[in-house]
Parts: sequence; C-alpha cells; structure tokens
Amino acid sequence: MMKSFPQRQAYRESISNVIRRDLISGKFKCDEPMREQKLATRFGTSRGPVRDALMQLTQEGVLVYQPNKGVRVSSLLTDEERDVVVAMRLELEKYCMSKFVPTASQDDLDNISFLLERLKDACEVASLPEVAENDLALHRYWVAQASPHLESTWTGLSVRMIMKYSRLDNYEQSITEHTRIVEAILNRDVEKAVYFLGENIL
Amino acid sequence: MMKSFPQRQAYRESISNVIRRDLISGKFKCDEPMREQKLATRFGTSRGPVRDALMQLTQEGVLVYQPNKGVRVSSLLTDEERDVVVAMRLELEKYCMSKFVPTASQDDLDNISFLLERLKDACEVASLPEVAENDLALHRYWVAQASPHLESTWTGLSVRMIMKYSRLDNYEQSITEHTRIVEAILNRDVEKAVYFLGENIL
DNA sequence: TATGTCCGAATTGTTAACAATTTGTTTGAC
DNA sequence: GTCAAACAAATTGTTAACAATTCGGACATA
Repeated sequence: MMKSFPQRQAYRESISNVIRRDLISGKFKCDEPMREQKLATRFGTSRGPVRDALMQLTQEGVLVYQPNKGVRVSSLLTDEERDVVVAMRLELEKYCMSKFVPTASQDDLDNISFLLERLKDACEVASLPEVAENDLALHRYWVAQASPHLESTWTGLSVRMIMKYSRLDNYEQSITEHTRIVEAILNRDVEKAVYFLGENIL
Repeated sequence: MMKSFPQRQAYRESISNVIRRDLISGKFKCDEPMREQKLATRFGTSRGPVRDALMQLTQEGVLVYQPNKGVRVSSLLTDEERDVVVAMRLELEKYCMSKFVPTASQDDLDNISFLLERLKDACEVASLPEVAENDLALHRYWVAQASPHLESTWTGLSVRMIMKYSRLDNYEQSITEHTRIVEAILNRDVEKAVYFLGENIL
C-alpha cells in the first residue's frame, strides 16, 4: 500500500526506525552510549547493519559520534535551537504543502485520509510513541510526495523537534489540528492548509 | 590548529570529505553510480569505511540510495527547492551568527580572520573547488561554535545549495561579501554581520 | 588517602570472505 | 530478427574474525 517498498533490504532502515522510535519515546537516557553488540543481538544481526543504522541517526542529529567511543544519545536542543529548527521545518513543509495540494491524486487524498484515521486511533489509545509515529507519518506523506529530495532533511528536523518538547501529549488538540489540515487538503485549499500547518508546527 | 581533532579515526570523515569535494567540483555526473570497490581501492581501504562515507553523504542528500543497487549521485534540486534550502540555511546561520558574535573569544576572531585570508588566497588562484571548500569552512566556523547540535544539518543544506548553482565563481564578489561579514564580526556588530550574511547566502 | 601505572576486559575499527541480488550476455525457440 | 530463459559476471549485503583503542580496577608508592 502506498509505498512501493524496495523489496528486502529492510535491515538498515528498519533498525534505525526502531531505534528512532525508542529515542522519541524516551527509552534511552541522555548521553547514554549505544552499544553495538547489544543492539546487534537484540535485532538478531551482526554489528554491521547496526553500525549503519547508528550512523544514519547520527547524521540526523539525534545521536552523536565520538571516534573510538561509539555513539551516544545527543543532548537535547536548547529552547533557542528548537525555535530555529521549528522555523526551518515550517519553511520546508509549507513549501511541500503548497506543492502537494494542487497536484495530489485521488490516491494521495485517500492515503492522507487513511493516515489521519490511524493518527486518530493512536490518539484514542493515548500511546505517545504511537501518536508520534503516526503524526510523523502523516506529515512525511506530503513532504515525500512534494519533494523526495528533502525528505531526509525533514526527518532530522522533525525528530529532533519532537524529542526536545512534544506537544503531542495533548491528544485532543492533535486530532483537531490535523483534521483541519487534512480537510483543507481534501478541499484543495492551499491557503488554509498552509495556515493550519503553521498552527500545528510549533 | 583550532580543531582539537579526535586523534585517528580519519577514515570515515576524511573519505566523505574527499568525495563531497569531488561532488561539489562536479567530478561525477548526475545519477552516476558510486562503486564501492572502486572507491575502496582509491582510498586504500576496504569497502567498510567507504560504505560509511557513502551512507553519510546519502543522509546529507547529495547521494541517493537504492537497496541492492548502491548509491548514485543525487539529481539536482529544482529552483524552488533551492530557494527553500537557502531560506532554511539562512535561518540557521543568522541564529548562529547572532549567537556567535557577542560571545566570540579572541581566538575565535583570529581563526575567523585566518579563514578569511585562506578564502581570499583561493579566490586569487581562482580554483572553484578550493574556493568552495574555504567558503564553507569559514561559514562552518560560526555554525559549529554557536551550535554544534546543528552543524550536520547545516552541512547538508550548504552542500546541496552550492551544488545546484554556485555563485562562488564570482571571486571578486565573494571576497568583498565575506570581508564585510568578518569586519562586522570583528567589530562585534551583530546587526551588520547578520545583514551581510543575508546578502551572501542566496 | 591520594595518585599514578599497569594489566585485563570491554568496545570500537577494519578487513576479507561469503551470501544474495542485480545486471549483462549468450543461447535457443519461434 | 525478436523475444525469453538461462547462465555468467559484477555489485551489494552480511557476517565473523582480528586489530586497535578505550575503560576500569588492582596494585604499588608516596
């Protein structure tokens, strides 16, 4: 569905996805070192793919690397840095949204609706990691559709923004905000979509 | 000098630096696949470190990865995408500059002056790759000092911005623009520094 | 107690070999 | 000649072993 997945080669991506999820849900303490062997056994692979995943997350900024010492969880952004990241992400997503809305196919609209429903479900259950994942999945959709070039940049910004301080724990608000955005998209109303996006990303 | 280099462990970083430089100077065609073994022999290592470097550049966005097919040179940004990237980079650097100028030590100022001189030298020689490298090195200085958290984000934005369309081939202009910026920094004039930065990054 | 040195364990860095996948070419039927 | 299947070569993905570095504690000394 939706993503014509490049068959196989899940390792690198899927491992980093799981770790990223753990990081978002606060499963690791700050500055905690990530041991390669430990993770390798956890994922049932050798250290190679784990190293790949760790390096990827390092480049995203959620982990930091020190030669011969491995990677550890990055310290959180300062409030000021977070503001900058928010502004950058908003700049990026506004562009993607204004590009996406006029050109979205019916399939796209269906997928958006579907992702919104999944987000709502997660909010009902009130499971923060689930909410975060579905929130990002929804936003990622229009980013990836409008500008695959910038998807990886977007991921780094978004994850770090969420890790610093998450507004996602207000589930009611998250639902209404995203419902508004999606409704605007379905109505092909770029103005509103971008506006509500600005109210959601902060 | 200046960078307390993490002893050893040059491989990963230095390889990606060389490749990045080659990419900026247009040594590879667009969509050209990067063969691991070829690069490995070139750098005198095994494929491991090369894979690390390639993945890092992939995360920066200058290379794209396809499972079981390796990485190839990423297609260039569209004009619109470049505008967005420019805006994001400017947002980021303005913050760093306003943070850096008031708190810069004498050493910092010396280093900035030194980096400016090197940039001028490169402009004299009129070697585009050299100019690009020194241009980035100068900008990187205040970014890394003000916000190490965001350095990797900055690198990705800057490299892709330069690759799409480089204003650097106007060497005269590059010198004057950067001289103005550095002078403002030396005078602790945040206003001017940020202003001239805005004139330089576009 | 405080300090410094040495040694062993734990961890990361690198390599080469092997497995799996993709790609290119030849072969053969029609 | 065209197309498709089968085979061969090239390339990527993964693994385990080995090398180099870092970390922690025991021990000796002042």
